[in-house]
Amino acid sequence: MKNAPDLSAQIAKSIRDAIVSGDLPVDERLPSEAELSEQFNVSRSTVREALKRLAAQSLIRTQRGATGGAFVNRLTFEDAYGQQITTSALLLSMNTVDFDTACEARFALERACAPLSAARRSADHLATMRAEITRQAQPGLSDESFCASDVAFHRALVDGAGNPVLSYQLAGAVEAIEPLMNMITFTARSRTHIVGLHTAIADALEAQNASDVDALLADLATYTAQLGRSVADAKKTSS
Amino acid sequence: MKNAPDLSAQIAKSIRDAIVSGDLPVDERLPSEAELSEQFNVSRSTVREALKRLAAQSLIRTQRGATGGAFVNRLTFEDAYGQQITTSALLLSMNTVDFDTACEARFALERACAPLSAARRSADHLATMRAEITRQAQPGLSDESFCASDVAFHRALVDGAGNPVLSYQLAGAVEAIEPLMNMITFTARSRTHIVGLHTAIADALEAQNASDVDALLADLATYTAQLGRSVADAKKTSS
DNA sequence: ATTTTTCATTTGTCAGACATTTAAATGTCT
DNA sequence: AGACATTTAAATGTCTGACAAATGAAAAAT
Repeated sequence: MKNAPDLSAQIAKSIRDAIVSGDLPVDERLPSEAELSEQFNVSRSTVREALKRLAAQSLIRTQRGATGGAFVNRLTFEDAYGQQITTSALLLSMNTVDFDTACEARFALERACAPLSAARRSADHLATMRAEITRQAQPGLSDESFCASDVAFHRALVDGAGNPVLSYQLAGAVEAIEPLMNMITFTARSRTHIVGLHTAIADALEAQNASDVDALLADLATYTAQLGRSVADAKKTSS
Repeated sequence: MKNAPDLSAQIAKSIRDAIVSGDLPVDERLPSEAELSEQFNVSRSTVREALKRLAAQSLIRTQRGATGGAFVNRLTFEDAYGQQITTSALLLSMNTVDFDTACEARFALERACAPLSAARRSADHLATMRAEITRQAQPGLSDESFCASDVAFHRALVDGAGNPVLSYQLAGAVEAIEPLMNMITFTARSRTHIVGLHTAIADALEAQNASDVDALLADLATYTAQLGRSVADAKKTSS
């Protein structure tokens, strides 16, 4: 078994290691493509393929022109957030993950934020949640919009913890798992019931009552799991 | 302000969208580079750069030879796990994240797993944890090895929940934040104290006592946060 | 001193060639 | 007919050389 990765992959790894190890600091300019091709003894195309790999991971950015080149990119929370959502969504769509597993993970993670959010949520977060609840109660709302609003509500809850690392780590749970679950359960769910729980959650957060928030999230988890089961049963009997 | 992305980026996005939307199912073979360059009306090099971008995200794999080509790759939990760790590590190293924030996020997430792990941990997980504890108690162990063993211990705890989605979501917390914290605190920490807590955690998991596990993790969080503060203070006074 | 022009540098794109890998097709021998 | 060796076609991997386009800095003109 030969395991010789492409030259472009090797070069990408070499540069990536230099970035990860801090050898190449943020905003440092990499040698030009011509110089890199000399250093690595490969053609410019091969270097370019390596650089594109790094660009795809937001590790570098490139600029044209005289003083241009490839620069080490500061990975922002926003960049990482987006990547996480894409990856999580793909992971769920490409692998057979049963509803219960996804549901369990999502609520376990969200409940981890609850005490922090109860302690620290700002007026801004509360306002966002109230606004989304109002939207969710509107009768004409499409399923897509309801789902988007649902995500925004839970995102506000998570962000309320005021911990960007936590918000980042939960990106997949809130913005990938949540829509997946919405897609499965939207036929069976009661918007009224969900809005009721959301309202109670917002109230408890406003009162900074962590244990109530936790209990209400547990209720929401139970309800969602029930919905999943009922949809699965309905599918089974019909087939 | 013009915002015209490179052709290779556009083409990568186009193909990526087709994959994410399910238009290109897993293991589907993409058209050959020659065909793609005709379809998109660009040169082969440009197509190749686009494909390398996708390969960097593990969205496709390529195979040489007669029946070769680019195939839609099934994103495995393992792939995603690795990506998450790299991204998390970079995010932390490139942004000013204070110790408390990272510590808080890590333990909030790990404590979310505790009840599930207490309920479901297998004998295998317990054995792994015991083995790592034994290693951690050995006197000659290097700091790097102690850290690696620490990560392995916590990973076993998380995996004990038996929820692959949860394990994936926690990859960054365990394998990126944890080493970061070890790197900061290794001068001040008491291995004996940590081994004691680990032992107690393993005991509680074996007894399936979820609330004890939670309390012990809270202790560990407190101790770690204390270490962080004392190291920060020491640095301040010496400078 | 300010504006304009020129220019060198660097990335982006293209075209064509050859090397390498791989599996299928073909040929050959038993 | 079956087993083995050889050829071949298709595909990716790599290289070379060229030109286009952007861009900042230096040079020139005003």
